[in-house]
Amino acid sequence: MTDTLGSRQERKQRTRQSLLDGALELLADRSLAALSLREVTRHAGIVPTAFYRHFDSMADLGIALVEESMLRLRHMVRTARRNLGGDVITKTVATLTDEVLSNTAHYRFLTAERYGGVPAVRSAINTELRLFTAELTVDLARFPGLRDWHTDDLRMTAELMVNSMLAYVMTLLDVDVRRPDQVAEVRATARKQLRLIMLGTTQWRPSTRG
Amino acid sequence: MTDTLGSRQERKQRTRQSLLDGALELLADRSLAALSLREVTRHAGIVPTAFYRHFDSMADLGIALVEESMLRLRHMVRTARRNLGGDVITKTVATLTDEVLSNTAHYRFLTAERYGGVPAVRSAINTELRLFTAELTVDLARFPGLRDWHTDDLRMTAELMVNSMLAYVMTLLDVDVRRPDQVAEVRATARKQLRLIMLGTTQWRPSTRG
DNA sequence: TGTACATCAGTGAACGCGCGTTCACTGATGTAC
DNA sequence: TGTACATCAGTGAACGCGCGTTCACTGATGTAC
Repeated sequence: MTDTLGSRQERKQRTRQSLLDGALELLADRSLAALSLREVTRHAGIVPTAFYRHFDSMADLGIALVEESMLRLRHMVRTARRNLGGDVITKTVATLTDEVLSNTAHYRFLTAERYGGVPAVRSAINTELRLFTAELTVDLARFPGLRDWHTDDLRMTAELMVNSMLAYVMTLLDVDVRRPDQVAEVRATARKQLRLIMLGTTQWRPSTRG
Repeated sequence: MTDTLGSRQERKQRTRQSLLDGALELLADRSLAALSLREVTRHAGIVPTAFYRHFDSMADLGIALVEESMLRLRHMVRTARRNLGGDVITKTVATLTDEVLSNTAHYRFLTAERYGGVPAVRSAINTELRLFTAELTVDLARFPGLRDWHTDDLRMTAELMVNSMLAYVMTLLDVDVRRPDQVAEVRATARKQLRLIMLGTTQWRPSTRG
């Protein structure tokens, strides 16, 4: 090994990252369950056995990808939360659209593996999404008009919003990005759907049971 | 072959069906991309090469499973449409819940492969779901209060409902069915979410643009 | 600064295994006369 | 009803291939003195 510059630790970290990046790239048209360890190492330019210096298994690598992807998502939300003035819905959908289109691989991975075939990865994604929904629930509680809502109803609403936006993400990823008209169309639909949900909350009677 | 009774054609049909049934059973904890042709034939009690008498490839079998699953879904909706009087939302969620819980394998397959790794299957599911949403759009157009809506807005609403109900199906499939309290909880949330959407439609201004 | 030793990321050969697909076949069922 | 031939669902041997994982190794980097 006369790789490049950096300490041994730094070079190890770099190899680990190229395993993650390569795997994500290969996952563009495949599911994790259909991706082999050998393919990932070949793509990263190391020998198959060296994989084990970085991950216990492909599922382990998958979980690392979940963490990496969810970090992006959280970071986006934190940024979005900072400049919310004006039309919240339009801004939210715009931020989400930009984020997804500039990190398609991560979001394709998240949405595909959410109900995919590797139990440990699936479970990691759903745990993270539950935390994410909980954060949105807290955000919603601060909205005028929702301040006196039951937590249950807030959570139900947050869940509906998260699921709708994830459905939007999936649709967006299937659209041909070279067709801006199609992007605009699914984007308009996403905005309308959020608007419809918000309109629903103005009519919600907290006493309504199930 | 001294199988059992029936014409040659009938016995062929029976083998085909046992390939489909066996595959669906094996897909309980795996994605289609991770299921091998040999496994399916082994489970159906035939030799691997005989597979090709029935399907061109595993993707082809997957598409047959999509058709079978979507038939169930359509049949359920047709039944539900017939006795709609009373609380439409409660009845709809009840029918859907019963249907999903008594055909878990089909619905697990549909939801998992919708964004799964086999392009042809994924595309077949999305085509079917688009038709399904179009049917719901027509149903919605007949609702009092929605009669003068634009088709675009009706489609947007139908899509939101279908996506929410599919998210419910996925959640329901992950719940331990021996915990009736948990089933009741996710079911109540599904009902509330549909109710919230319906309440939103009462406030929707058709002039609202995206 | 120089030396001796420890660490450890990456190597390369080897393994046994299940895979999809080919091919020529068998023998029960179906059909024509 | 009986015979001769065609059809075709399922068989079984064989193939080459990529897979995950084991193991003993190498040699550059890091550390102790």
